[in-house]
Amino acid sequence: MAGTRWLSDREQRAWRGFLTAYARVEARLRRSLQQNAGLSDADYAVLVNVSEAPHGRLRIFQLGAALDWEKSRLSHQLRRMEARGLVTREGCDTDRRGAEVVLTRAGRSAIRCAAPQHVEDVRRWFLAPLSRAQLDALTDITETVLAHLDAQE
Amino acid sequence: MAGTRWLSDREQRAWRGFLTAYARVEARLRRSLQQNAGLSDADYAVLVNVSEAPHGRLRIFQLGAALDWEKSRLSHQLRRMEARGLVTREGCDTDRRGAEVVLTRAGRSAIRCAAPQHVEDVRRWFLAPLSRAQLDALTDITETVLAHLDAQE
DNA sequence: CAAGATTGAGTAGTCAATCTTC
DNA sequence: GAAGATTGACTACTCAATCTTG
Repeated sequence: MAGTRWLSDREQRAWRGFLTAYARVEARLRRSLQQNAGLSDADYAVLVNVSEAPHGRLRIFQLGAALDWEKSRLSHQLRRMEARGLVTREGCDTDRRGAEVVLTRAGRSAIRCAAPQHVEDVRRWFLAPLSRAQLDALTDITETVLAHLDAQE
Repeated sequence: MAGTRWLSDREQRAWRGFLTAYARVEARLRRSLQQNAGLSDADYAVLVNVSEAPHGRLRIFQLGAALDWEKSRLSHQLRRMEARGLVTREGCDTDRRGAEVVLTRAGRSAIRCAAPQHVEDVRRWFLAPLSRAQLDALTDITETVLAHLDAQE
């Protein structure tokens, strides 16, 4: 392994900074969400996506694509959320293999209650210190990385 | 909740882009590391930190601080790694409450084997498409966020 | 056989409680 | 009592296998 091209200091700083910033921000948001609303990040992501969908219902595979989750992860997640009364799963009329996720009244209530605090948390712990230029630079960077990943297959 | 200041489109793009980019890159790196070296991200992080320490040994609480992990997480992680023969835990001479982590021969071998491919993966899936300016902008952004988090307590 | 979805086993991380030494 | 570290119970994610319908 003599020919390995290691990361330069510049590259290390950027990469480790990215990892660390994500981990630290995620930890704060997770604790706040859990304490204030009794929801995990995963719960929140599911509730947001379903509540934003056309009629408050979404095919499971579409939700999986939106979240970019493994299908088994989503299936386990929905089972736990259904057990807690946040969503229901209903069979699909047009394709009998499929199913739809629908928010329950409690699910709608949970996301309505959780969202304002969560948005405030995202501001406080992530967006607040960033200038307009930094914000746009970040969007540019993440979209560059995502486009490059997609282009690789 | 009428007074909630929701995220603007600009803010949403930056924030969701950050989350998505992290998740997608992390997923690729995790699979590659697992398949090529049989290591998890967590294993890799521990091995890197201990191997970079002065004499290849590190107090557990210092490792915890470097990783910014909960102490119970680290304890579980070290127990599993010790069971697999990657590290050992040794009592500390100067403070009998404490312990040190030391890499085994197998642990040193594992990180030596895993590192070149991992560095290449980080390049391929994250650094490659970024310009010098983007790289520095990212460092600036993540350090701004981290400094702001630290300043909040 | 492929697509949509679920299941079970194994591994990981969190929280609260605990133990020992400072 | 606080710091360093461990444990146990619980929840969550991954991988491979499975089931059903297209």
